[in-house]
Amino acid sequence: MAGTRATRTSWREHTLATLADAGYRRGGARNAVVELLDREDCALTAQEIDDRLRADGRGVGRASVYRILELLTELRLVQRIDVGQGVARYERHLPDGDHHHHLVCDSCGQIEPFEDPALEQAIERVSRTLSFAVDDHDVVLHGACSDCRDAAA
Amino acid sequence: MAGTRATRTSWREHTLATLADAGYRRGGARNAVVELLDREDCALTAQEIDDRLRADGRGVGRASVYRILELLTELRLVQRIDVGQGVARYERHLPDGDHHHHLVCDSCGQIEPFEDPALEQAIERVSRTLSFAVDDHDVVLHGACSDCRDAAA
DNA sequence: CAGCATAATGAGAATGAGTCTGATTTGCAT
DNA sequence: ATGCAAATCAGACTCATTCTCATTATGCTG
Repeated sequence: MAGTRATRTSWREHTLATLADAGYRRGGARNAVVELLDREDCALTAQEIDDRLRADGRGVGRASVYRILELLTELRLVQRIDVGQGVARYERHLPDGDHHHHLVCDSCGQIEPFEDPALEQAIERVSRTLSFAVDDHDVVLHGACSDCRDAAA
Repeated sequence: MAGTRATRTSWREHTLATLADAGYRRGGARNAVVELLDREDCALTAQEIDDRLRADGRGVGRASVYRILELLTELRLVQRIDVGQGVARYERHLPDGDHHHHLVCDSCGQIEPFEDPALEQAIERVSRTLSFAVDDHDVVLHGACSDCRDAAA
């Protein structure tokens, strides 16, 4: 696997604690969704979440998936990402930075994360100059992944 | 107002020429859409385009609107923007830079453009370090516009 | 200029993500 | 244990977008 697994306070725990603090009751569907998102690093569509839960034998109503994702997004526990494919994607939002953005291959649809501190800085700087109270941002780079680029040549 | 209006070679002309060069025939619906986009500075949804054309007495089939927008997007003559509201927006894409991005008010849905050279630079710089062949990008800042911010206070 | 091949267009059906509804289940405070 | 409100679910529904296919128009050719 990739890195050291410092799962001291996992996103899952943080999330459940935040929900409890905010006065929400526990619920099976919500736990299942949170657990799934905690396992996944990449952004999933609602459809994918639904499918995986069903495959795990923990089917959850479609409406519940959307409702839960909406709630988690409101609480800033997940980030909703729209890369322009007509479907929303969701991934956990770690409170301690670890912010990344996405590359989208317009040929094959593949999505890949990347991060860049200088870019973050530039965004923060410009955010302060605007009339909006900016509290979130999203950068999507479109292009061709190495496979598709080679194929096009 | 902002800048001098150097409409030497308008986007409209550039677009029609590009289409012709690419071997596309002319067509009334396409002209109407191109003309409308040429007049508008902000990003429009397909629905808005459809409505305005109808209001102008130049109704165009819904399918045509989408087909035309798709073609223009492919040819990089318009840019498709997805700010996460479940609807795509389109605006002309000027070949000579004049690149802007968007602020979205998550309360009222208002969209406002902004631009920042430093941000562009940061994006270009990071683009060169990636395995993807990046040829387009999109930055969306989410937050609250001044009206909604005041209302929330 | 007439005729043709084919691109462009339009109306409406089809698709599919996301939302809403109303009934049922479950968590939890008492 | 009991009751009420929150959570869940199935399925109906909405609405943006795409597909289909018949019709119209463009631009070339003779």
